[in-house]
Amino acid sequence: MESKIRKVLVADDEPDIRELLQYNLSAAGYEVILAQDGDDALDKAKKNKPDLILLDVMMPKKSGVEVCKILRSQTQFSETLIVMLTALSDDGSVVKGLETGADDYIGKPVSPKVLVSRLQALFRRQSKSESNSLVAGPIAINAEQFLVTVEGKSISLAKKEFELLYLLANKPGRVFLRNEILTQVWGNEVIVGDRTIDVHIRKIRQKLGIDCIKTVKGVGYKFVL
Amino acid sequence: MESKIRKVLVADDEPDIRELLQYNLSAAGYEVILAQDGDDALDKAKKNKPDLILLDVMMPKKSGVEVCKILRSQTQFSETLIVMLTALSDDGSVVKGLETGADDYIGKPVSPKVLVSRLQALFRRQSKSESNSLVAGPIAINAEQFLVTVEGKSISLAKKEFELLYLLANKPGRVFLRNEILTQVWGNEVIVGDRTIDVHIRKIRQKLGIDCIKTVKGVGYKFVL
DNA sequence: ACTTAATGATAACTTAATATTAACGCCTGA
DNA sequence: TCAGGCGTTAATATTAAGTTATCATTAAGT
Repeated sequence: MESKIRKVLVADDEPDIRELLQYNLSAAGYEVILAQDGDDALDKAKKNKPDLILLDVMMPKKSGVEVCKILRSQTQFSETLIVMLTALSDDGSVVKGLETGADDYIGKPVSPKVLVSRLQALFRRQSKSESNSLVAGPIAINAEQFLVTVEGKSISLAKKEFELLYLLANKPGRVFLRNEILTQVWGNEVIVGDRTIDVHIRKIRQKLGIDCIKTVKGVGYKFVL
Repeated sequence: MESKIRKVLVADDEPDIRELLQYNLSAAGYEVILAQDGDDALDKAKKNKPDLILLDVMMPKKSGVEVCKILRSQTQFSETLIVMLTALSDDGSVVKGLETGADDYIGKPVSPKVLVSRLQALFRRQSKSESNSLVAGPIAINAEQFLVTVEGKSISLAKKEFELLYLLANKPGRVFLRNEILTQVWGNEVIVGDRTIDVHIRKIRQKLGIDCIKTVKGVGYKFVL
């Protein structure tokens, strides 16, 4: 099930790198547009409306940072993914990368393989960003912040508790067999007793203070409101 | 143990919309306060001191425009972000909204996704306008000078310490996996042990003297106040 | 209502993860 | 070159998460 082809704009002043990236991104199934300096990047961004923009920090005309700022100030590009490429030798690469409002920044050198997988992760995150944080009644679950709020109040769950709740809440009403829960949360190899699940369920119920996990006796549990 | 989450006050007279917004903003990690009319909004703004106020234009008691004017006339709210929600049918509402000193206005209906990203953009812009120095409570981080001050006192951090703190502090509340931290601060190729992160975290905590980095066991670390 | 199987609750226990401390090299600036 | 800060690691302590044992309670079938 292939979705539409993603367009990636690559802005770097070094021809070698442009070529390298173009080759690898094309091979990974992206449509690639190239730009060789900051102004060129801005220009081609407007024309082609790419899904993601890879910006080298050090470029003629306008630096990647400047380009990023300009793009971000426009509503048109407020949703577009922007990734900065920074040389690690630069002092404070973290600082530079974060200041711009980019969605991610990657230190050079980077193997094409790593780069592609980082981009894929970003696209994945973006498409999930709606379901990444899910809402059911007074309960909101934010996976990014590892945070659950009930009626506005934030509640801290332990890792397993969170994973369990997240599993159930993702498909409200659906009953999860104990076996399913075990393989999903604990994995195939781990063997734990049945009571372990109960205890975690209990802790979740306790912490949330809301009766949202229903027991289906002899079968499993389900999330309902 | 209260974490520093951005508070958003939502003022709208339609229960359905209040509910919709509450759910989606909660899911995005905001703490949400609800108000159902103009007076209620003013009241709750004073009590809760939200970071951002979402005002429907058409409300009983006092209109969003009136509320906005009143808020803006008080020093307490001079810095607070105010966003007007206007029905597109209202002619000239855009003009009115902006005239009153709102930071942004959004036409209804709006998809929750778009709304959230608009708010995020506003917060981003706000924190940037304070130059590239980042302020969170008693902690101020100046990336330009590699300088951190706590309650006015300047503290000297080593480079790695600084980068690590800066990374976390830039997205308050967001959990950073140990892997993320490694690639962001140390780069793609470098391999260092897990304990290294711990030690740096410890040094930061020690030097700052404030408990602002919370560990999420089995997951990573996050910056909160 | 009785019996039984399944789950709830609690506390004791085990394990995994992180905190802490100190030590070791490395580089840098006096 | 030598002192001292920095980054890393190793070793150990501490803490929180996760698990299990036990007993109480509940629900379904008879």
